[in-house]
Amino acid sequence: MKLQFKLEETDKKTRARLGTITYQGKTYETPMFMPVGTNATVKTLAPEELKAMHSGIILANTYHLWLRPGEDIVSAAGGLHKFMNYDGPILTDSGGFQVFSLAKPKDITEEGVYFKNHLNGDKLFLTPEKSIAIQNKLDSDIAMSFDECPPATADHAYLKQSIERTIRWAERGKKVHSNPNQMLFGIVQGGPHYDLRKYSALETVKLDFDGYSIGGVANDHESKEDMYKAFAYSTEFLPEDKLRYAMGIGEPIDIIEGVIRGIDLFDCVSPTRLARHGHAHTWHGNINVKNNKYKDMFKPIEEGCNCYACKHYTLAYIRHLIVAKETFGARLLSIHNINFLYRLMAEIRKNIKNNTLLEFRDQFQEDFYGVKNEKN
RNA sequence: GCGGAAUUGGUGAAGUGGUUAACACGGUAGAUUGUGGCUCUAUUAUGCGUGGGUUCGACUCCCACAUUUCGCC
Repeated sequence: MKLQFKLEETDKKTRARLGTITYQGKTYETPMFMPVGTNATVKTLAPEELKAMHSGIILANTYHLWLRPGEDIVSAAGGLHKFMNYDGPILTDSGGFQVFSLAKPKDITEEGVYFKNHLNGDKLFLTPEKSIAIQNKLDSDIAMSFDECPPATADHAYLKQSIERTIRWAERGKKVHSNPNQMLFGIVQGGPHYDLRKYSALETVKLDFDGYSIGGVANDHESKEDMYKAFAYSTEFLPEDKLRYAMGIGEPIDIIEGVIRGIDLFDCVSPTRLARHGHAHTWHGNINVKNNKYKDMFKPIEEGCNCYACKHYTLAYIRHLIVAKETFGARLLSIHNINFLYRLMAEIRKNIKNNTLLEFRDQFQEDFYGVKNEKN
């Protein structure tokens, strides 16, 4: 049975939305943050640890699972849920981002994309049909269309022809999509340009997907302003009753600004990657746990935090683990950071309910970044 | 006791009689947004075992001493 989305409430002052996702008899609230588990595992964490934090959707990656262990193995295991022992909803990325990160522009053709296998250097070819077929077999709950993810600062002419091709790819993918229990999302591109986002959104909506993603953001050191434009210019043309997902967005302030512009779903590698590099989110900004000043700090990462790491371990101990490159340190910080983003989402939802989202944004900006939000 | 070799930062070390002593690791900071547990950036010895001497100028040459190490008795 397909995952169900219901729009519950729309904020009066902003475009923010409250919604519910129903899946396998359980209900999850949106806006939601989705941790990334590229290789069918949220790095260092057991599914039980995620569920203890009331996790919702998690991500896996088509490209990586295609190469290893291969979609047939996952299928033989009974699908991604059984293979990785996660019974919550799972979303798979299409491999489109790997077009951006691993292929050269000249290797992108109308038919598909040539990749260099990052594991052994083999030449690979991925098409929209292939990406959807792999995702059908992986049996995720939400599949992504195969798109090109051009840099946000690419020129208008390049973006235009890229979008047109991405729309043709979306149509081709939809045509072969054959898993009745799986949603399929289209992806809106167009950099920070109003006309391109509008065109991309309207054309993608015409194809009638189960939900819509906003891609091509936070991939080119573009300005925050351009990123937020990309959000707003996309959601303006998307249907109210469908999920909207900003791909790859995970910096706390960007999530809040995305929600304000009508986005429901966010995913990012940042909580787990920052954890592996020794950084922790706190309500007063990110801290670098490796800093010498924490070596004898026998207190939790953040007082009052309800996560497993903060309830049982001190900053001094976690610092020691990170400095000694012990994986338990990365695990504790991953738990803390994901839990932080889950708490952030809960705060966002609460403030939408209370009609105080903009005030929350300003206060958060001040607390987290130590700077008052400059209002223009 | 005699003879040889060595002595450069937290570590391993390169180096030349002449501006700011290479490089690597480590340390200290920073970066990281649809994940290659990768990586990148900045910074880190006012000093070359100690004391003399030669020289315009010594970490580099000479002498003594100390320490380490190898060989011989």
